[in-house]
Amino acid sequence: MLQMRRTNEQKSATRQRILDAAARLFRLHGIDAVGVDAIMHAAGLTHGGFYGHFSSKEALVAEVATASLARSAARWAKISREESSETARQLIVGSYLAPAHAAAMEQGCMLTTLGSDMARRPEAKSGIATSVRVMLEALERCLPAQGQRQVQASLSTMVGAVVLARLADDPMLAQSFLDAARSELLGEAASPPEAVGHKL
Amino acid sequence: MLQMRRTNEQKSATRQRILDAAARLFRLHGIDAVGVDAIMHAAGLTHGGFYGHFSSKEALVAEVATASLARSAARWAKISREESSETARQLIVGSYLAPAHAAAMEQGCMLTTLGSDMARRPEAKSGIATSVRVMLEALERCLPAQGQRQVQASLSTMVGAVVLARLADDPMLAQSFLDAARSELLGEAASPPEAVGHKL
DNA sequence: TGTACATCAGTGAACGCGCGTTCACTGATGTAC
DNA sequence: TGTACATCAGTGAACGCGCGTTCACTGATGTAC
Repeated sequence: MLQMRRTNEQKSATRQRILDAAARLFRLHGIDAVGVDAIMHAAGLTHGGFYGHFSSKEALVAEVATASLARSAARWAKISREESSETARQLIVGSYLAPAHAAAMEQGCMLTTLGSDMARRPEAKSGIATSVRVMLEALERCLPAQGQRQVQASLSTMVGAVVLARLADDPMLAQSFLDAARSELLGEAASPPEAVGHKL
Repeated sequence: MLQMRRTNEQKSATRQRILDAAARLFRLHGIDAVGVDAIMHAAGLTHGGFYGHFSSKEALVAEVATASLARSAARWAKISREESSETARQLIVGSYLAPAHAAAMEQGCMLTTLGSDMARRPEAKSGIATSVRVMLEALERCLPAQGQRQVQASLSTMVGAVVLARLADDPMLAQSFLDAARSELLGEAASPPEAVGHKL
């Protein structure tokens, strides 16, 4: 019975591997373009075992969306509470608008990598909205003298800038969307020479 | 030979019907979720005829993305040239941030309905970027005292606000993203009682 | 400690289905005389 | 004007394929005695 717990822990570790693989592949190729088979293979398993962990692909999608964005939101909340507002601003806004974030679609914020997709999946929306509210609170804590309304506009700018940067065919145009948003939100002229690495 | 032209016109009208049906269905359900069969049926045809008009589904996708956004861009350009900057601002920014636009996904701006999808389809990106540039020029003409950089941030805000409004589970949260962006860009407090209908 | 049994996470063959694409055809329309 | 023929947009059956899902199974691990 005590050993059973170790087995359960192993199973939930496997489950987490599936979730991580799915989060990565969905962002990289789009949800519909990634099959259960590909996800399980990326997690080092065979496809049949999938239904021991999730009731359907759609259930996985909802959980990936919720969990993945919740992790970002928790990170923002932590930073905004523990760091000075200037440092927090740099870590949150700065890394969101860093070229590294726009480039690394496979680990980019779900609002930008799957935003338009998720709008069509009602089962994922409540989880997403909860995290969005947490992200707004975090931003409100670290953006100087901004009310709720301005903070919402700021998050919109961040999301839109990353989406537009990824749509640009020309790297200069992509960069200029990020720079424009950064200068609007942080008052900086351009991205720093060494951009802060983006974590989720 | 002269009558042939009438036939050709009919064929290109059919082609346009296919493009329109695809543009609508892709936005509504996502590209991968809509089959050639469904598109042709929506255009009043059977699936086999598709390949008389397009070489592949992927070719259709690229053309839909390009043509659909080009139409929006042309409309913005026209408005920004023919109307006073205040009227143009209302027509472009105001209707983009109107609840009707967020609600009508099937005819919403492609940057918001298929933005994250299109980032994964390199063949569509150059057409999209061209239209984005035209849209930036139109915005620069009608937003007061904004340089290129601020205009890019403004377009980012518009795109992000519509994406976030569609992701919200609560209509109040959705509305507040639109209002926040509107007040940021137009200096208005809230959406007017009768929102201007959004055209593409 | 050693042996027989139970559990259950993961395997892999199989299913029905809808996809993108092909192709032989049909039948309305336009041309030739 | 009337008839025979050519064109070609659109039809619909058929294809191979990969999808999501099911299920009988295996074999490693944990339990009972």
